[in-house]
Amino acid sequence: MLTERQRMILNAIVDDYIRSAEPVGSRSISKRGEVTYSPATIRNEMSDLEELGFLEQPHTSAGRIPSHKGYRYYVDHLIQFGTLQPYDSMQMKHFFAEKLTATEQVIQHAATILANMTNYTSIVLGPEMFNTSLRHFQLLPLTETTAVAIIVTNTGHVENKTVTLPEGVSPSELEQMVHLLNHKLAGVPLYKLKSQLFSEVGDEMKRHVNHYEELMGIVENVLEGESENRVFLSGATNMLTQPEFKDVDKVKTILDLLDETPTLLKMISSAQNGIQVRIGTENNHQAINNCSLITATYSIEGQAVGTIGILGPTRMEYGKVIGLLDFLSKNLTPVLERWYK
Amino acid sequence: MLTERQRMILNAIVDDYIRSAEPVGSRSISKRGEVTYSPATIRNEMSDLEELGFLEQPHTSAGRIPSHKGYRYYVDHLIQFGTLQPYDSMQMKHFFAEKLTATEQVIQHAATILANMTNYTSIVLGPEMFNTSLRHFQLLPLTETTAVAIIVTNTGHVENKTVTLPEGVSPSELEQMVHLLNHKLAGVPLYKLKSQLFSEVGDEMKRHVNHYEELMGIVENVLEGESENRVFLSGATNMLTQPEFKDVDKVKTILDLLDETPTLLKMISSAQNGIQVRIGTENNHQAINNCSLITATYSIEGQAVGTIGILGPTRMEYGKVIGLLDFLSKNLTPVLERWYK
DNA sequence: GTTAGCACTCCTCTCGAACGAGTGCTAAAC
DNA sequence: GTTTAGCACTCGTTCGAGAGGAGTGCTAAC
Repeated sequence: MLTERQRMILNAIVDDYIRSAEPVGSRSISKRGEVTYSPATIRNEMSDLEELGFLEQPHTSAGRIPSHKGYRYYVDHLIQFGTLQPYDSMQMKHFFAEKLTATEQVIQHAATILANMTNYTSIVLGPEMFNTSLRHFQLLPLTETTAVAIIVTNTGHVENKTVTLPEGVSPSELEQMVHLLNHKLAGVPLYKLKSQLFSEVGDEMKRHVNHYEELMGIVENVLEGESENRVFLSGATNMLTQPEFKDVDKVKTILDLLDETPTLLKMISSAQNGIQVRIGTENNHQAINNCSLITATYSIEGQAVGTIGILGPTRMEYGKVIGLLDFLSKNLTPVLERWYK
Repeated sequence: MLTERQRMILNAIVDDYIRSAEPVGSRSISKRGEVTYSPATIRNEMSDLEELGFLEQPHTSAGRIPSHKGYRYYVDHLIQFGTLQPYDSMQMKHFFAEKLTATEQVIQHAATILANMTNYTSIVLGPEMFNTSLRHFQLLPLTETTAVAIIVTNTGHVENKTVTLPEGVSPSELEQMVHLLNHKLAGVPLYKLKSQLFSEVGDEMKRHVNHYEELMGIVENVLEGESENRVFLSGATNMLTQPEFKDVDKVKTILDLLDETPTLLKMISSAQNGIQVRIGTENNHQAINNCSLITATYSIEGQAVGTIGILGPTRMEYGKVIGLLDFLSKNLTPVLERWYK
């Protein structure tokens, strides 16, 4: 619905504002060369764009800044990405050349790299336990009443939890149970584990082991809460370098939000497949109304298993970030498939 | 070397400055009631105290603020602590009433509580592996060339690492090795583990297992790097609420420092037994020249095994923080001894 | 349809005056 | 000798006025 000229002007304003963080005036666009009209013409178009809701004016005699709607249009119709900048490309090469020995290490390292390259904050959701299965379960008694339960997956992820044992369970009973669980459940995908715990193992356990219920409760408990560990955050303090967050109070609400793993988890795990850009209020969190979150899912065997996100001000270098995320998420697949073979 | 009156005045100035974060004038001290002299007298004493290096003057017509030397004197000779504030006392009671199932959980929770109660940042070093011994060692092959190594201590701490196996090691060899290691090393204190690894197990391993050297390397590797996991940080964003850090740049250098686990580890692990206060430059870190770090060690069976630290501006509520740390560190011992019994 | 010109708005920076908090010194009081 | 009242002085802070400037919107000419 916008004319070609309006699109060019909107594009120029967003680009300029992203670089300078200052309201953009008609004259400075005219001088850039891409739009060859005079300031007056551009002013008229800017006025129209403001009426249409794509631009905003901080006050009468200031330049224009993009509105959320303006950013949205920019992201949907105007930016071009594809090839990375030479320097970025080099960094990526280095990253993929490294020999890392564990899935989570790769993911965490990716988060760090991204935060450094973009100077924004990266939030990464580690590989989902989708086609991950139980490799080994173990219960080691520590004292009379406590034991540490350990779960190892076929991808090398280790989960552990100290649990309180019911009174009067004999070591041999425990051993029997662990043996039974391993026998019946090894190789079972994690997401099926809970249901199979009861259907496969339940009956037999009841026969052999006292305290059946308590012990099952413990096993269930260990299977929970393996998701919290999988959110990696990097470059949170980069927020402090953004001019729009030079106000300490604003930045505190953001950093406090970033400290809440559950909220973060909810934010990032609601991402759609592929690349998604959520601008300002689209994030549904008061604290990051002036932020945009760009997410990309990464896949194994065509199945999305995790998400990489970059959080920055709405005035974000969308093109660069989307390009990086696109490249990274696509190239992560073969690396990860090594472990999931 | 200070007269009683000078001590009273210094005490009043530090107290006042800690509360208000504003330079303290002679009149406001006189009005407080504790020091019953007139402003003029107090002014003379303040002038002397400044000459002695205990006070500083931001500019000619401002009040005085304590120098590092002033804080040091205050901490060493003037503050009184002992009983907690009623509210703090209640919080502590709640903390110790909770049933937590793992050592590290207790420590981490303590860090959170402290940060909330003080509104400063807490840095906690988890229990040292001093009289901690090996409970169980395990090596689970994942693929042809990778395996996950797991170490469990008698306190329920679990350490794991994904490792690359040398080519052509048979599963039975691995099993044999693991069995041997467990047989010979279970119950050995962690700090002796590395030496005993070679003295006890070395010879026998050489006879039974090929790839002796590579495998030993792996085991050694897993034993390393279990210290990084043990630093817990809480309330980092509380720094943002301090008026002296309303400058974003200053606070960024501090937050960046707090992100570096190794630096943190060095800082906190150099603490002496008991309570220690390091003021400003005594911390030997440019970034926290305006901060004080108060640390307290906590013990098990008379042996210091970890450190709790509170980092805040030099203008810190020393009395309150020292009181809390003293109380907490002493009362932590019986709780922790449950596991180490 | 495009652009030059111009009045107008409003933010920002700067300067000086008024203000006030606090000092240091002196001289008087205790 | 010690303490204190008094007072001149310093210096940061606040406030308002004025200048400057960036940018707009409108009008009229091209």
